[in-house]
Amino acid sequence: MTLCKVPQDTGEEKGEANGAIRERNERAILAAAERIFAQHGFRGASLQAIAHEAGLPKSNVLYYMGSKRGLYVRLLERMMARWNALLDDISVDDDPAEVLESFIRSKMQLSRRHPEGSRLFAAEILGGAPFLQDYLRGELRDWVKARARIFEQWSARGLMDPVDPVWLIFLIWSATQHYADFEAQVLGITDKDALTDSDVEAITGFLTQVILKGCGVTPRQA
Amino acid sequence: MTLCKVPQDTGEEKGEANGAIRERNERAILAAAERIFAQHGFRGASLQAIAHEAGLPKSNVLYYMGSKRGLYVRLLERMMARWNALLDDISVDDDPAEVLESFIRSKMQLSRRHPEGSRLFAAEILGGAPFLQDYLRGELRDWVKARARIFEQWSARGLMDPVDPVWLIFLIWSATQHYADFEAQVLGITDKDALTDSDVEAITGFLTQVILKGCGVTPRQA
DNA sequence: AGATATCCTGACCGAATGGTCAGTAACTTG
DNA sequence: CAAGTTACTGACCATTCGGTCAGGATATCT
Repeated sequence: MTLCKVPQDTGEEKGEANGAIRERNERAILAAAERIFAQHGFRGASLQAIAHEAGLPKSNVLYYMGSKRGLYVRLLERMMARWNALLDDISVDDDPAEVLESFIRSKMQLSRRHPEGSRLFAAEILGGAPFLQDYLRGELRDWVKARARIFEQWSARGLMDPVDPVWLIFLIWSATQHYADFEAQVLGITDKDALTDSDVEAITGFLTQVILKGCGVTPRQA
Repeated sequence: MTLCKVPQDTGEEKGEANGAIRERNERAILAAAERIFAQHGFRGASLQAIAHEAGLPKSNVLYYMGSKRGLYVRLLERMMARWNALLDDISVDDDPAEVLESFIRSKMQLSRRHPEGSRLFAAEILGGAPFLQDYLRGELRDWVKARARIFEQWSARGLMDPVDPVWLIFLIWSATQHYADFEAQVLGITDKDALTDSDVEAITGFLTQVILKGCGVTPRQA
């Protein structure tokens, strides 16, 4: 198994060596749009608000991005790319504890590193995933199926309890994503201004401990 | 401990015995608005769309609800009331397994019975909870604190592992809410049109099993 | 039946929406 | 420096937004 690498986000989206100005402005627009779309969803976000957030006139946003729709799908694609970057292959011979822990940890890091992107994705799904149907029913479904098969084999080998692998994946997704998507709730209840790195580390440890034990996976080396 | 009762939703919001027409139309509008707000968030939803969904002219919606804002907060309040209805008191002397299972089960039922309300709430939190700050930092925080204290005492008595009680509550919330909020993702990946009652029952059992075991809670009678 | 309160809605309002475009400014390269 | 590309933007457009209102339709009650 190749360890999940959460790549340092260099920001280099695509080559496009030319156009330093274009690069800088596009980056500003994308960052601003991610925040606004995450906060208000596709329909609720306005180009005016995005432009203001980016510190540019509205016309300039359209000059670079063409249309609201185009900007939105570009953001979704960027987030899916980040996601795909940590979807590594695993095999039946890997250690379940190691795989599950690295799964939880990398997913947690992704949500933490890109909270707005995470919320953008959540808003898209909440609204019925109008732009992501194909991705869900295609790539992502296949990936889940492949993982599920391996979990089942682990169960058969007695390396973990015979739990439904798909629901286990959903459990991990929901638990990790929660801290980005419901950040306002988490902060409001815990009375904090932000989650610190050590908070996140503690939560990751908690989730790893509970989920592994809950599935009957013996930590480290079977 | 009083078992969590998920009340049959009779729909009787408040008395208002008079005005049968008003009652009927308000109900239709609230149901329609819940769908639209859940799908598009507060800003993204339009009164036109809500009116169309309810089969009424836009003016009629405003006649009954006064304003978009008022309609929205009324829906939020209705959802919080449903939520509060299953926030029962527990004591240190209750059986942890029983409490946790009933907690998971009733939360799951709430999300299933009111998926649009659940998504409406999720969208509100996603957008930074502009209308629910007070609720989160008040009532809900107190409720979480009270529960957390009891979980800690259980841990001290050796009835469960010494896990952080607040993160345990968040884990249960996220895992149960996921099936309503991310329904589009769940259905897309599992290739289903809808989750059946037996699906939900199986998921509830799965979550109960994993979470209880993961926290070192021995099922049924310590 | 008549009076009264409730119900209903098309027309309208100013503001904001996503998007176009013509024209200008600023770089880059020969 | 001149030509050419890229960057920029204010003015404008049709449409939709939340909300108002006058006035008619309908129900309810004595």
